[in-house]
Amino acid sequence: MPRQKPGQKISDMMARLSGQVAPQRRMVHAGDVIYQAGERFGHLYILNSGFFKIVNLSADGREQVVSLKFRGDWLGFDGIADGHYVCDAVAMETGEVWGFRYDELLCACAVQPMLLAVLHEAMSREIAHDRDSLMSVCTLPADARVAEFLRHWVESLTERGMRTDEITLCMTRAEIGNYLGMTLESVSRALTRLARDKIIAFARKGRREVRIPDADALSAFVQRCIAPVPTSKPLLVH
Amino acid sequence: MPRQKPGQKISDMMARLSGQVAPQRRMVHAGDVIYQAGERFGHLYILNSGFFKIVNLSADGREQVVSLKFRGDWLGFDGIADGHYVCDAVAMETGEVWGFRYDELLCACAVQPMLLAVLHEAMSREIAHDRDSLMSVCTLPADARVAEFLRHWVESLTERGMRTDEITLCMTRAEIGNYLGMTLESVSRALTRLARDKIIAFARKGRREVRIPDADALSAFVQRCIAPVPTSKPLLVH
DNA sequence: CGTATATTTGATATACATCAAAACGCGTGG
DNA sequence: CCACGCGTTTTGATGTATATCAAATATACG
Repeated sequence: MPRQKPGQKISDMMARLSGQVAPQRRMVHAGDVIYQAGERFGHLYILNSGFFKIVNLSADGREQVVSLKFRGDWLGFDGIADGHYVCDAVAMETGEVWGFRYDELLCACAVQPMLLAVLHEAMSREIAHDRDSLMSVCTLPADARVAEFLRHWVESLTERGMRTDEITLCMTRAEIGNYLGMTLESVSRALTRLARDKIIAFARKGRREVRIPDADALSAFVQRCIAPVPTSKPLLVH
Repeated sequence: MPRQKPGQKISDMMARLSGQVAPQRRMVHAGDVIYQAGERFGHLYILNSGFFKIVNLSADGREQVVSLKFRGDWLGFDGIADGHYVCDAVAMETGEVWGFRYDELLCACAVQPMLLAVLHEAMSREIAHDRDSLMSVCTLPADARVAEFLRHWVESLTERGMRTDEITLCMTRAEIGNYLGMTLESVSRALTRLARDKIIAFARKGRREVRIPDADALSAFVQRCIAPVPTSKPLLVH
């Protein structure tokens, strides 16, 4: 139970930040790329609104959606180490991105240690989140991964004070599948099963709008998937 | 082609660092834990020698090896965000760990910006690496994942100026399988196939010692796995 | 409205997991 | 030093979740 209105923390952070270092504001639309793998690193970005995917690319042409970004999330940390971004950052819907020159940001940190704490917290959170993703992919069956994906989406929206009873997946089944390490068909089937079990419901028009009456039901579904056979057998044992 | 002897960069970094902030040195043995999920965050650590696994834990009891750490790697970034570590850091062999109080480190950074750059580079690299792991697990078949695992291990040793023609996997097949998202049997079979193809060879006693005459052969093997059927069919087409 | 793109759904194939047993290596204590 | 027991690894037989292939249907878009 947050003391403040949900999303307030992010708003505060962004207000403080833009007071400290003048951001370079930029509107983006679905498909726009704010940085690309290989491009010279120089800026970090924060999403003020909208929604991004981060796509990792391998030398041999594989691509992998490795992260999804919402309002208040930072983008571009991957570029610091080698001076070049190693992923593409692609907008999934209309939004606004704030860009900061990394060197300016560091100067500001010297004056305002609070800012450094914010930066480190964001990087730390990203590391922790990436590890959770790996764990999901490695330990959950396909249906549970999809449920977990929706649960996490709802959680992200909640933290930002946004509606969660009806969400819009601005990704194709193929993109979701790529992110979760499965095929688009498996995503489709998983969603169908979730709908059959009344854990989600599709809005009348378009299967990208999903109604989620009860987010806890998603967690329960995940648990059911991994503790799979509470077989009736034990009950038969006297 | 590095201008310096491989491993020199890491040695320099560690020398500079310990000159700046007195580390708390600690010997560890296989099985020792330097921090645990849930424990209050306060320190960051660097491995001076030895080898660690980082294990992520979920509320429902799943565990996932999410990262492997070698000499010069930092441990504990995951704890910054929420003030508590979210993983276990477990030693896999005898080694030495240097601990630094995070607040002291930040003070030192204020004086010595070089240090901050080192810290950020390490966090950035960790983010990039975690994403590569996710990509491997999501896009490579089991055999290729094992080959890629060995290739990365060799690469890590090379960067540190250590021998790579004969490496000792200080992990069980089960641990490797957990890290790579497959069963221990699949790991065993993959290694057997790599040995059959003469890409690796087991040392006489004990199947934990692996000889890798040519690291590039591992990369080639991975590529062969993902471009799987260069079917002879095309050749038959006039 | 018609064409292209997403999505669903079904039939089938397959990579990998699971289950089971044997072989191996390793430490312990006689 | 050898015998024993335990944990690890290998290997084989079988099962299954998910991928693949293939239509049919729905939706968006010009």
